[in-house]
Amino acid sequence: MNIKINDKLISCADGATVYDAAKEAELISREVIAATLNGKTVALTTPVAEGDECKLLTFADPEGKHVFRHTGSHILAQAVKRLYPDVKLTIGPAIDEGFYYDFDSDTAFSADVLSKIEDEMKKIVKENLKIERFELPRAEAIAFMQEKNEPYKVQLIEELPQDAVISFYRQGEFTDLCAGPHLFSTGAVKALKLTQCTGAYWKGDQKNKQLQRVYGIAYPSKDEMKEFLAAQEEARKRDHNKIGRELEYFTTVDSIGQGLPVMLPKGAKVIQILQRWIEDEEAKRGCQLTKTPLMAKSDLYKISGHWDHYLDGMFVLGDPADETKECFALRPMTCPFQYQVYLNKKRSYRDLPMRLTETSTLFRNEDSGEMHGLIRVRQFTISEGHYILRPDQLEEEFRGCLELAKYVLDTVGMLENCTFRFSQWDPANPKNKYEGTAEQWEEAQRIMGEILDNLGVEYTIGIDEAAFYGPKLDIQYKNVFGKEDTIVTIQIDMLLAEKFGMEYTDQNDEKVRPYIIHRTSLGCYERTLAYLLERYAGALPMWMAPTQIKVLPIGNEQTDYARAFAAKCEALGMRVEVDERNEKIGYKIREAQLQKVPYMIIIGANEVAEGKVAVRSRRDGDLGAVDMDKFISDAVLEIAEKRR
RNA sequence: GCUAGUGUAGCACAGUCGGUAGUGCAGCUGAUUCGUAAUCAGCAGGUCGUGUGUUCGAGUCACAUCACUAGCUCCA
Repeated sequence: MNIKINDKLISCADGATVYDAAKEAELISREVIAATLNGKTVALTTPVAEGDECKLLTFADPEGKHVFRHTGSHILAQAVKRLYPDVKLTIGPAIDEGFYYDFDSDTAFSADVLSKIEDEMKKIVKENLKIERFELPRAEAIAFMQEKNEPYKVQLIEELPQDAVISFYRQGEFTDLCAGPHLFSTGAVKALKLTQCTGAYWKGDQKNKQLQRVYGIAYPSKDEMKEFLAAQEEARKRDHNKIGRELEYFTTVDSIGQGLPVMLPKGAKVIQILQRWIEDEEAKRGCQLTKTPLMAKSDLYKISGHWDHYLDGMFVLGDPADETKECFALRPMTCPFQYQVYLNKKRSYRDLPMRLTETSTLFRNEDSGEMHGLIRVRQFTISEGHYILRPDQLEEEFRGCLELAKYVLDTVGMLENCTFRFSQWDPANPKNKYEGTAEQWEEAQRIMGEILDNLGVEYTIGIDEAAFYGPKLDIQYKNVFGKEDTIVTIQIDMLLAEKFGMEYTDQNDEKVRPYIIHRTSLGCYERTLAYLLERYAGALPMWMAPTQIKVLPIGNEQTDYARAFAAKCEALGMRVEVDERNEKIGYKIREAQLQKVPYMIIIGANEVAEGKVAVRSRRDGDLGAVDMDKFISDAVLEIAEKRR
């Protein structure tokens, strides 16, 4: 029969496998670990058929990595079963950077235990066990797993569709229910490491039993693993939680509480710079700034639905059960407050679109384990906005929101690392999570999907990620640990206008419900600052750096000249510091470098005599003696252009 | 909230078998007045996260609690 392999046409014997075919085509090598067969990832042991198209995969291919890591997770499970036969297996997939396996185990997998398991895994690799696939009919598959006393596996099989192919993979004495594919044998995993053990709920549901999740990494060579570990070590050095404290952007205080960071002068300064810029940008785009209270009576949240859907997330002041007294809550969102601006008087179609924005401080009572540096906090300030629209304005205004978000993310240098998620509701979710009817949701999501497609947004779909009142376009960003969070969100809401009785009079003198877009432009300032610190490893671009220029006079005689220079820069709005201490210039330079200041201006007798300044740029290195006014005009330009 | 880990000076870290607290940097004082990644000397700084307990004696052991970290769940 004839098949195509890596675009090479070959003929091979009946019953040949991908491996046989690759050998025939002289394409097999140590690096080949799996293949795609007509677009589907398969093991090398899969038989080929007439006309098949096949592409060989190595660890360099994403699918190849996936197969490799998945085998890693099986080796982990095998090692655990050898050492702890009573542990129950659940699931063990490959993930972005490695793999994990969830076990139901009574003994905690401490660091000691993990290293024991790791040693056993290395033995399994050394044994170079052949990995074989086989299938069983449903009833036999269930009986097989019952016999092995693996209740979770039994449950997984029972939940498979009736017509599903139920496959197993066997390596030595170990067999696991698995769709595969896998490596040819365990020996290919030349380097592996278990990285951590944490808790994880069965099926990701908090109500279920908590399992022990062991994370690991696996590589075809020790060098590749070392490289990865070194890169990860480097990434950790950018952790905002570390450098943000070291560089004195923020701190936390036990007696203030969790999720309530204190912004130090540098952090507060950067946020102020961003905030002023965003407010100006929004004004340029026809937004109107509002300022609404930080708290309200429960009555307001009862109208909005927060009381029913978001109560756990709110800080309530007073006793909700005591109906004789007023009960307040700090605001978790600005929507119901800002709607009051619209409701202030009767509105006409001519008033729309009405683009209301607010630099809005919010309070959310997150669970104690959720807080993380500046990324997840209990009090934060967002560049929030609510656009109240006629239906015919929805797409155009959505486009405006998206353009604004992209513009600001691009300007700060984050856009290239953003991904877009179309966050939808889950029709299967218990009713109390979402407002509105299925029809309303389908309608809102249909419209949003159309807009996204028209705008050419490349997005993934997130089921059950919607807000309780509508679908969202979430712009996602990853921190140094690879954990993703939302940085910007644009939401379409067709429900709350009705709840608040918002309407306008159209051209035919009829009352019509407006649409509402909830959106942020730069998102939450605290979170954005965190990502910026990580993105730039603490060396923020000139225009947003808390100190832009550090002037370092050499010796006392130069102090007056240095001060005059600093004053000239300050007069143009630049943030300048003069280091007047009697320290050696090398010492002053070192300190300024540790502070990651964009420009150091060194002033000695020579510069004073020539009317110049010696410039040392963080980005471009030593620029030598530069004319003072030339430096200043260049700096002004760099700031105005928001150069990175 | 759950699982695991961490908590000693502003920061980075030592602290043995339970015997009464150390180093470096930063800070302060003095000297040095200086040309490109750390000038010299001196001083000061800690209820060992907090509380309770065990003990003749606790940084060290036990329990509780708070905070920080990773992950889960949740979320901007």
